[in-house]
Amino acid sequence: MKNTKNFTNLEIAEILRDIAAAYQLKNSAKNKFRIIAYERAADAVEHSSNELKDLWDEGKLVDIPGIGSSISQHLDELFRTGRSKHFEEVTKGLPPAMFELMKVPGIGPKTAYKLVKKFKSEISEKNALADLEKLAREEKIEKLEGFGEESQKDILKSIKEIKGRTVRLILPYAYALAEEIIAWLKQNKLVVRTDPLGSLRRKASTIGDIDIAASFKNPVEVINHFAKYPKAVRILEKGERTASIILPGGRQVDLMVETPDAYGALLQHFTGSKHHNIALREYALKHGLSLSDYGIYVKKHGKKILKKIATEEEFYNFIGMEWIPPELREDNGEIEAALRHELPELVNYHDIKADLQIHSSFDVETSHDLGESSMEEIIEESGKLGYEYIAFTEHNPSKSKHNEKQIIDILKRKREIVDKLNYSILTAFARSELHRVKEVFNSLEIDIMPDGSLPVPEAGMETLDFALVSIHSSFRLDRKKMTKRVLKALSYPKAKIFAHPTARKLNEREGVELDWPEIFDYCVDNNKWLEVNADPMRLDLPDFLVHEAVKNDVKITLGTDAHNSQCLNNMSYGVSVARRGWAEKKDIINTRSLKEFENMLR
DNA sequence: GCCGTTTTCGGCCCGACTGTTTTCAGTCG
Repeated sequence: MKNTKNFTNLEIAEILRDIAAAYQLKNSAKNKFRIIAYERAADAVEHSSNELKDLWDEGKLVDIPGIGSSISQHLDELFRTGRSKHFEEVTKGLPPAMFELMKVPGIGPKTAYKLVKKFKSEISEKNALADLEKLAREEKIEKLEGFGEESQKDILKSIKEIKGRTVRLILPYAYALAEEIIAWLKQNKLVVRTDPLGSLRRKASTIGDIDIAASFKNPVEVINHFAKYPKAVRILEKGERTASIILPGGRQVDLMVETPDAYGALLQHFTGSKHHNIALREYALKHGLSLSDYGIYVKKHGKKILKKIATEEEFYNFIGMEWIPPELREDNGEIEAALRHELPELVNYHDIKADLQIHSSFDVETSHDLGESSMEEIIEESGKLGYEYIAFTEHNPSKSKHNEKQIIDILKRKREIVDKLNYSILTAFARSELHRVKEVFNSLEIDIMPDGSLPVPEAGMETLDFALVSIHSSFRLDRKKMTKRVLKALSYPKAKIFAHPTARKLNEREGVELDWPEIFDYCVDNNKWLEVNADPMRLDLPDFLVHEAVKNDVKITLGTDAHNSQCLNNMSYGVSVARRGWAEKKDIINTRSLKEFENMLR
C-alpha cells in the first residue's frame, strides 16, 4: 500500500491555477503559452468526471486532455509526497497571501501581487481576505497608484459577495429564477426572443451564474430594461451588448443581446461549454474559419469577411457538422461524432411511458419517509402525464420494528391493494375513460444492508413484481467492499433496478465509491438496470456515469422518486441527465410499451 | 506545457467591460 496524499480535483485545479498565476508574474511574455497550458489543465481537472487521485492510482493522469508528461510528473510527486519541488520553485519569492486575494472576483494575479507588496505588513497569509477588507474600509486602497475610489468599492462588494455566496444552484431552482427574468424581459416589446444560456441550457445538474440571451430591436432599451429588474440588488456592469446584475444571495445574472440576424452565433457562443467552444474553434481554424460570437470569419482574397449567422443549425452546418444538442456540448467526443454524422438520437421527454420510482402514502411502516399522496391520486396524475404504467416503490417495512411474519403480512396487504387497483383500472377502461394508466406494478425500494443482504424475507419478495435496491446507510465503505455489497444485493432474483446508484446528494454528500466497470458488466450479464433518479437533489446516476453505462450497453430506468403527486413532474430533469449521458430511447427501459416491459420482467 | 483531419514541430480561441488612463492593462467568461 502506497503512502499517499489526498487532493480533491478542486484543490489540484487551484494549485495549477496558482502556478499559471505565478508564471504570469514571472516573465509572462516568455511563458505566454505555458500559462495557457496550466490554465487549461486547471480547467480540465476541475471539470473532470473522474477523481484525479483515482486516475493517478491507475497511472492514467495523461488521459485528461491538457495534462501531458510534464504536469503529470509534478502531480505524481504531489500525490506521492504531498508537495512538488517544481511548483515550489515557480512560486518562490511570491507572497502566499496573493493566492488568497485572487479568490476575490476582479482581483487577478497582477492586482493581488501589487496589493500584497504595497501592504506587506497589513495583509497576513492566514487572514488575507479579512485584512484586505479592513484596508478597503479604511480607504487606504484608493490612494494606491492604479487604484481609485471605484476599484476600492468593487473590492468591498466582491468580498461581501463571496462571503454570502451560496453553493451552486440545483437545476430546477436555477430554471425558476431564469424564467422569472425571461418573463420580465418579455414585458419589453423590443425583445424578439430570449433563451437561457450556459450550463442552464446544457441542463447541467448544478448551475453557477445564470446567463440569458435576447435578440432585440433596440439594444440600449433592452439592456436598460434588464438593469431595472426589480429583484436586482446591484448592477455589476452595463455595456452596449452585455449587462450583469446581482440577485439577493449574491447570484449573478448575465444578459447578452444581439440582432436577430446574428443571434445564432451568440446563442452558440454563450451556451458553451468553454471546452466545447475551444475545441470547435480550433477545428474551424484548421479549416480556414474563425468563429466568434458575432459570426464566422471567412478568408476571401486575404481579407477576413464576417458572415452573420442567424441560427445555431446554420452555425454548425457552416463548419461542416450536424447541429449538436446543448446537453452534449462538453467536448466529450460530440464534435467528432457530429463530423461523422454519428450523433446519438437522444431520448426525449415524450418517449417516457412510465415512472418507475414512486412512493405513495400507503403505510408500509417503513423507517424511511412515506409518500404524501394516495395511490389513487398518483394514478390520476400519472394518467395526465400520459404514462402507460407506473410502479409503487415504497421503502421496505422497517426491519427493527417488525419480525419476518409482520413484514410479509404488510407486503401481502399491499399486494392485495395493488391488485384491486389494477382490477378497477380494467373496469375503468371498459368504460373507456381516457388518460388512464393501464397497469400499476407492485414494487418496493429496498435498503441494501452493509453486508449486501436485503431486509425482506423470501415470502415478502414473492409478493413483488420486481424490486429496486438502494444504499441508505454505510456510505463510506471502501470501493471493494461497496462493490461486493451492491453485487450481492443485485443477485436477488427480484432485484431489477439499482436505484440512485451513487447515493449522492447535490451540495450535501459525495457519492459512494464503486467499481463501475464491474457493476456495468454485472448488469449487462444479468439483465439488471441502473436508475437515473430524477429528484433534483440527486440526479443519480450522474450524467458522466450514464455516458459510461450506455457505452457499455447497460440499460437505464428513469424514476422521479416522487413522494407526492406534484413531484411526478420532475421526470424532465431525469431526461436531461440521460440526454447529457448520450442516452437514446433504446437505452431507457421505461420508453418500452407495457407489453415489452412485462416481457423484460420475465 | 500541450498536442495532432496542414502531426513530432510550431502553432496555441475570441472578445467584452471597467477603471484609470489618455491608449491600455487587467480580468473574466
